[in-house]
Amino acid sequence: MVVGFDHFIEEFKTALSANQTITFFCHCKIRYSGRAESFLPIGDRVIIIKSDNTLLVHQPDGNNPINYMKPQSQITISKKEDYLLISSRNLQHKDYLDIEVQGVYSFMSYKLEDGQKLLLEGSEKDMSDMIYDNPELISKNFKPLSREEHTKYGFIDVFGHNDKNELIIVECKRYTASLSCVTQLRRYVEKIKELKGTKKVTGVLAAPKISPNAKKMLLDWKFKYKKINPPKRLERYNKDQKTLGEY
Amino acid sequence: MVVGFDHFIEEFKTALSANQTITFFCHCKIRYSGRAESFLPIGDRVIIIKSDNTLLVHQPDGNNPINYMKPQSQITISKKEDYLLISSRNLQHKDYLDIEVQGVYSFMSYKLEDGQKLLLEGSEKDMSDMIYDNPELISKNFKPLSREEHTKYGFIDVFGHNDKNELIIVECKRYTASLSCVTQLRRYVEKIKELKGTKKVTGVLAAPKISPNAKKMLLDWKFKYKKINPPKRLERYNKDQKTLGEY
DNA sequence: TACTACATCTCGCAT
DNA sequence: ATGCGAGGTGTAGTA
Repeated sequence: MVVGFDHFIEEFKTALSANQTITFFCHCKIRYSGRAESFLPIGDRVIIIKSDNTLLVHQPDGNNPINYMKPQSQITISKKEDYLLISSRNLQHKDYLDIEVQGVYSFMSYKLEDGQKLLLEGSEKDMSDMIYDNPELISKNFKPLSREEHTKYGFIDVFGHNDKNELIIVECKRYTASLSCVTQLRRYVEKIKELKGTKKVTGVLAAPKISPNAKKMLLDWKFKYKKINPPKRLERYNKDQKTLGEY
Repeated sequence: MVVGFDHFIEEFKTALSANQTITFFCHCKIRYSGRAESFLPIGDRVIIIKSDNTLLVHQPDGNNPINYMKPQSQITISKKEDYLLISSRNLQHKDYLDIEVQGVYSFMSYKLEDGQKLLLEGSEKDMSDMIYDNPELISKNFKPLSREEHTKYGFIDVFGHNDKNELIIVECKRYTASLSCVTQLRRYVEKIKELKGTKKVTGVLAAPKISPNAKKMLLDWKFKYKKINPPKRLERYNKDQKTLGEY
């Protein structure tokens, strides 16, 4: 044990009440109960507690936290016979997390100030905007009428018609389209057929790639696939490739 | 600035080459390019680098990392005129992340040892197991034949028949069933009808709750809804309700 | 609040 | 490697 329990409790409580962000390395067991039940046997982890009482437990490998508690949870610490108990409870979500800390290797806390939002380009919304602004990507006769239609019609990415006034529904995916993408499109097409009382509705799936099964189902339903790359994808990679190619 | 750049670089490089887990608080800007493009303006964050070179950037609030890089990325650090540049590249995923560190508040690193896996109960698999072992939850005539049945159009949670040898397909959801759950079930039912050459196939959606639109679509397709709570759900909460927080 | 669909989704499993 | 679906999914947007 590198950090003494008494000293740790002191620091922890002070940081917690000051809404500092806390991180520490420790040797611990973890129990969770809520939407499911879980237990993580003894091992070394890094714990993060944020100013909004979000709690994250990370193992030394992997992307995702192995355990976590949502913001606005209550956090308490108490000393037991031979370990520290850190408890987090979220009564709203009915979530309970207990960390049995058997040793603390290192502790750190600081009041972090950050009000910034991430500026992100390349989402599915950007892709449907691109198609709306460049309808020839779908077909030379495609006339878009609306995008991101959030009505009882369904949430249709791009909605329009061709030069024969036949309706066209476009569903965008920024990754390989699978079976569920086809059923999603199918649901919209059927809803529009029902609402507009017409059978002349074409479904178009716009994606960089489509799986073989999805392609088969798409064709079974007389829908169309249009290979379209989402905007802003791999921009730097493509630039790098170009630069390398110049040498 | 609490930690000097030169000292930080030294510590950082040592920890990185020793595959220690690193966390530090800093004032920084972040750029990402890969599957999308993002920029996060200047602010305070906690950075975590794991032994497998996973990199996480967390703001002082919220559950999810605001930026991240997957395991097995290359990480480098270099000193610029008035900032530190931490670069992470993943050529396999074509991902690029740059952190422009303008100040370091606190730094910590340690070699964490952990080979444990999470033991989790209450997943959808547990729910389909429960139904398989207790078929009367679906109906008194239900005879399950298989679980996790793989078909070309997806895999079926519980598959069986009633006492008239009519096929029954059960799709389990551990949360509120929505439209997409109904289309998923519908896809399986249609595929089984085609494969078995029969029209007598019943789809059953087993979930604790179902949305109104999903319920309507379900009934339109002559499927059945069965209210079933997933196992282990809120075990501690329910116990607490009984024992008034004895735990 | 409930419902819907996206996500730099991630992850595991099976082909 | 790819396809498919679950996730203690989380998160945003809308009615």
